[in-house]
Amino acid sequence: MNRRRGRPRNYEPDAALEAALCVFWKQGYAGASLDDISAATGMARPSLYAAFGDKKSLYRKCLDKYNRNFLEKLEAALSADAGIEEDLVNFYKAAASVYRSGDNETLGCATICTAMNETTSHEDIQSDLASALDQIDTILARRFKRARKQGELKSASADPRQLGQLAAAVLHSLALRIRADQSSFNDKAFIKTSVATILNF
Amino acid sequence: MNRRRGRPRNYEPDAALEAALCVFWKQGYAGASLDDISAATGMARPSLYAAFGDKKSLYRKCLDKYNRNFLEKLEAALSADAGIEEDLVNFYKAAASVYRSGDNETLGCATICTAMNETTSHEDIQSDLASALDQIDTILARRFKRARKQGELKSASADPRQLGQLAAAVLHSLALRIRADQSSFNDKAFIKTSVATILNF
DNA sequence: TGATTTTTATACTGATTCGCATATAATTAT
DNA sequence: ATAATTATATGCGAATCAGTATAAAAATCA
Repeated sequence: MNRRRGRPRNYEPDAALEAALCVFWKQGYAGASLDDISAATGMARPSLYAAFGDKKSLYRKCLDKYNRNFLEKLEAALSADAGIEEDLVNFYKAAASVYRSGDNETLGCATICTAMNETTSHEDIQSDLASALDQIDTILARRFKRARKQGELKSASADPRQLGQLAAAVLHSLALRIRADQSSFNDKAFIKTSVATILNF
Repeated sequence: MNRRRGRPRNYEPDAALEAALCVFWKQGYAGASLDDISAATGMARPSLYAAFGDKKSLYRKCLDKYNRNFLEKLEAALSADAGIEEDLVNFYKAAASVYRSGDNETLGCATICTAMNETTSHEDIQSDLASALDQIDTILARRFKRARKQGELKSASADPRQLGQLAAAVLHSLALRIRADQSSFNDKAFIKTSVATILNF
């Protein structure tokens, strides 16, 4: 009796969201048509509506999924507790790996690079974006607080929240630069000297 | 004989570009319709074509104008030579003033916040974005080089180019955060501690 | 005045957009 | 088997989109 009653659905909701995310990631919210998403998911448009609501609702569900997955990876890096320097470097490496989307697709951050375009037209997307940024600030602030407590920071008076925001800035920049595919830019060097400077070496 | 021959144009090209920029800035490239721009400029669509080419061409012209103006302001702050710390703070203040667009419109950076959405679909826009980022990196690197030469940096071995990229990261983050309208975010504190950390205080 | 040149105004085109209405298919319950 | 339920497939419709064709308007030149 585990089975639902009517005709079984022909798609996996999770896989469909992932496929839709991929389209939004590349083309942005305004630039992605429901036909594109229909093609990518293999779902007809009416099925998309039945499953995820209208276009904006679908977009927000995709980003939410992306954000949760992304934040989880970042948290994992920071909570390794291999020392603040190594944790931070791994934090950025994990992010860059997502931003490069496995192969070298240079997609950048799905949230930052697409939601920013919509903030003025859609307040709900703006607040989604703001809270996504907040969450990253928060986990970084927590990590710096722990680092200070453990005496890993040169300056004991450093404000963990402010340090976290600066560390997040490096992340934001990484997201942009990868998406812009700046040829003059080198991830590793940027990460290394940024971490060193933030930690006051 | 200064006057051109046919019917005089009813618009000022510079003002029209400015008005069009404003629409793109708010709504993004994909999200702005030519009807919106036509309304904002007071020019009929055929006049827009005659003057600036198709939509993408118009968009790139708008961003080019924006970038030149923006870079000029940033350069002015950095070349004041009131000391690296004060120059940097004024650099960010000048940027934030543009990002807040006079009144508190929280538009962020027109280039970063709108071009990033289009990089995957439009290679030319991607390279425009990359070169805009490069230019900012360049003027910062130059300023740090000067600072090092004048002994303003704590560490004489610091790489001006890398420091410049980190300083640019702070700028990028400022652009995002203002556009996201993060309520937990405070420009001034962020700028102050970022500058202090970058300069190793 | 009349020809030429340049811009503007109106309106059209063909394509694409999102959302939904309707009909059909596939499953479970009775 | 028949009914009920859930999902899919086809296709419509109203709106919007970018771009252009055509004609009128406003200026200069001869």
